[in-house]
Amino acid sequence: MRTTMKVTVDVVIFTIQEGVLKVLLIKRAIPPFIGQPAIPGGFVLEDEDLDQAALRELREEAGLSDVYLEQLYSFGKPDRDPRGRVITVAYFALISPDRKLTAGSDAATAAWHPMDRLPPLAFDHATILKYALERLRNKLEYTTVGFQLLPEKFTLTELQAVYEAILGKKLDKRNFRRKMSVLGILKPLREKRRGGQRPAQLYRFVAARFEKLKDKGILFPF
Amino acid sequence: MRTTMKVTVDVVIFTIQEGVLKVLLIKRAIPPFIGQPAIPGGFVLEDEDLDQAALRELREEAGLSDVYLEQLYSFGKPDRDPRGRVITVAYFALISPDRKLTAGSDAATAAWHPMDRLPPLAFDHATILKYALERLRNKLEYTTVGFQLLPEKFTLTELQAVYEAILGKKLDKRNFRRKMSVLGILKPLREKRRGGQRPAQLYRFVAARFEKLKDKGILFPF
DNA sequence: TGACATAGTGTGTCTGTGACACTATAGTGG
DNA sequence: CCACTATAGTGTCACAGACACACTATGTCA
Repeated sequence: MRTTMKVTVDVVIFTIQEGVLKVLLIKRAIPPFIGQPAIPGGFVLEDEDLDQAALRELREEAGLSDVYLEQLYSFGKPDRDPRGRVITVAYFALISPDRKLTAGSDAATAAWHPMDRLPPLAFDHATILKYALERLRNKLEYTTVGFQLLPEKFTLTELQAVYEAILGKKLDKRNFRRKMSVLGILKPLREKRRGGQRPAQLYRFVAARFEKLKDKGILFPF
Repeated sequence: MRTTMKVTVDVVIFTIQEGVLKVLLIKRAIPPFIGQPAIPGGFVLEDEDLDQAALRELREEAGLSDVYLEQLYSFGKPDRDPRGRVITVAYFALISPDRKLTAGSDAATAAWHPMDRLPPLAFDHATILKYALERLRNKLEYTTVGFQLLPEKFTLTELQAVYEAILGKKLDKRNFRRKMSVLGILKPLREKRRGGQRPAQLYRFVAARFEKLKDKGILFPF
């Protein structure tokens, strides 16, 4: 009774690169599963909340702070860690592709992997990733998490590409734009993105307007 | 580092009685918070999965088995338990009102409380309950959890009452019936509920048909 | 047997969704 | 400088689901 256990947090970190959804994996430096790719994570310390532990891991393992972070699910099969009884509280984080991974303790071994074509993962991390992807897809439909995967300024085409990458299907350009327009949560800037052919209008996400929609129970249909 | 902690599961058990949503609370028999109402729960044992622990608590504290159970969220503020560091993985369960609580170890002290007018709760259990209610409301809109709160045979009026009790608002009778009818997940039985005035048609939930709807991405709008 | 209580039923309007193709604008290179 | 090219941007129609709304049907009970 009153068995004590170790508790870890594992953080699934998503981003979009070249139009594909990617996840940050580290190469394990210590046993078990040494050399194998894994979701970044670590033990929860004595005096920190779970969320704090996840934020710390983000900072330590990827040099990231100020990111979208949300608790995902807790996993606790007795044999999920060969070292003994370890419960893990999984989180998922979203970062924009313009964020650079700065050197954290294990940053050298951290790399982005496309969500299709994943390598075999340590522990039950494949299960966790599958769960995270499902959650991300669901969240996309009734929240604004999509914006978290873009820089502050973005074009509608870029925004649509994020949705398509995550949902894994093409969306109609006109319908997509109409919905965004109706929601009124995008503010056009006095600026255009040049470099392609025809320059594109840049937008910024206006969180305040979204809060009002939430209160009214209006969701995001895609 | 590698601090060990105690891990508990707490199970928020909902039911509907007399048309109101109720939650099962026990009176704590031991410190801390002795004598105060709390969500039933207990420590996760060395060799059991989190889900198993939640099922065991359901059995031990309320004499219930074979119920709808789902992991809710994990709570881990360092000071949430005065005895020391305790992480809790919260679950929520739904049971039909015809289920009797059989004598478990603490069954004598377990009682149903209406979700409006809750007493002050031990630990951070008020937070957990609030979270559970929110989740239940959301789930109601895109799953069939509503049926878990009714006996196997039920009338449409009873089903509607469940939705109204949880959502906290009146629904239109004709619209409600039309939606259920379109979904085709209810099978009318060759039986009526007598005792009121005009006898009412009894129905049974047909899970198989719902699975097909899920595959097509059809949800539950209310 | 009549009053009462609860069960059960249909329509019209509005709003949101999905399918669909062309014009506008700047860049690039001959 | 002009033609070609690549990407941005724009409107309509048909259909389905959602909501508002009021009366009839059937059994019970006094």
